[in-house]
Amino acid sequence: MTIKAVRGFKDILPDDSLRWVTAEDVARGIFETCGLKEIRTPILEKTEVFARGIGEHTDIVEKEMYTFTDRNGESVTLRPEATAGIIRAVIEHKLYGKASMLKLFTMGPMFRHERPQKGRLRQFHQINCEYLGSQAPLADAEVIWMAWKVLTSLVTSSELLLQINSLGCPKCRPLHRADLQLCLKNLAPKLCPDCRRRAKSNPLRVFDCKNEECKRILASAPLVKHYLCPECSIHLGKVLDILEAFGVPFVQNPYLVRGLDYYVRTTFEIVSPDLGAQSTVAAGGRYDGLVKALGGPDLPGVGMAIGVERLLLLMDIQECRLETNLFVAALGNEAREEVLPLVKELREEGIVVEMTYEEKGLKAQMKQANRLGASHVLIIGDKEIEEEKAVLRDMKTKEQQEISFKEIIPLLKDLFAGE
RNA sequence: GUGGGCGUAGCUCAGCUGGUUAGAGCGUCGGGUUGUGGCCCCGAAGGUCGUGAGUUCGAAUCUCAUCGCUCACCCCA
Repeated sequence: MTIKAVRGFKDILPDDSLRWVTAEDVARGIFETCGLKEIRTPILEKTEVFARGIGEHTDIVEKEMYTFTDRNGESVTLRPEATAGIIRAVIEHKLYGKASMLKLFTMGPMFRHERPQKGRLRQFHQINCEYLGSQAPLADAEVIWMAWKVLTSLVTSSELLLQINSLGCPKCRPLHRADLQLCLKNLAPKLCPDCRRRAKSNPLRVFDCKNEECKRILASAPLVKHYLCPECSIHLGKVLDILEAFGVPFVQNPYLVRGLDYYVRTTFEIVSPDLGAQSTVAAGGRYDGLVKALGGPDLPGVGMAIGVERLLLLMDIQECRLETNLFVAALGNEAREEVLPLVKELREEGIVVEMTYEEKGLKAQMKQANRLGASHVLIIGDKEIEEEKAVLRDMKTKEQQEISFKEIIPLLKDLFAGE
């Protein structure tokens, strides 16, 4: 039996890696134009970072974390999301003192022990950004715009839908929550078992129920948007205005809830119908109390996360491979040795050069050159070495020319200059 | 954690109601051209039929168990 990767952990194979780099580069470029700086925090944190950050009673903390005690007896966990760790780092290094506002991004693996399925892995990757220190609606809008921009830059064939909602703030949310719980208590007998459970643990989640019967019953339940205080209401309005000014299409979804406890006010999700059951490619929102909850100053924040695997699922499948510029076909062991310094020099000039590692006939080497997509082949055998000339073949036109050894470097350098 | 579907060559898959040495296409390697690629022709390598047990004269095929993958529930990026 061959050894396989751990369940839910996937290898990123050579054929895919260029698409990963493309996605990461596009995101990085967009973030940099907005003035964000990259931060890289450890994959492992003390468990309390997440317990306090995400919320003790969330599914993530209760049953999905990779938690274990290390050799010192301390409880540590593989990060299930990025925000809590970043905030821990910001507090630890007092980064908040250095600028009025922190704009950070990161990308890397996250870990959650869930049952794998389409678009869901136990090790998955996110591209995250966090704005710390501003309550301005512009901060929310900019974060949302960046998520939208990254996705639409990479995905063309799929319908992306941006949904937005406001969850209210500590002032207005409790009023809604109380009314909702009261309402759910009355409706409980008619609801599905899942909803009855949610009614107690996380009442807002009942609105996510897919049960048609529950949906009908809950249509009359109180919505957050009717409880928003004037400040929250104005905030949401401004965020939406800015998005409109940015030309980002969106719909409001009064039922949109987030799974993590720390969200307040703005929450958003970008979904695609092409992803199967996990339709969310990117999501985020405002988390004004989080920095304080983790022991830092009372800094407001907004952030978002893009699921990289899900994004790649939506990217148009295209074979990305690095083209070989030149294939050096050396005939015989003497010629092979003779040619090595030349190969090295060409590579130092930035030309992508390949040759065989074993001795092979010319035919086999031509075949390989063709497979590698080399535009030119440089043929060097005993005859060429004797005459200090090489044969350069253009693979497209099939034209061949003899060039003296001395001319090789400048000529090829010139030939591949534009590429 | 619960349920459905699926495990045959590197990849995509055939293999009918059990019947001898398990097949195809693609890919790889070699030959047809002892120094010239794509197309064509020929050939070769490559398989504990996921694993284990059971039924049977005989199992890739039927039964059970187990592992893995996958989709969905739950939840989330």
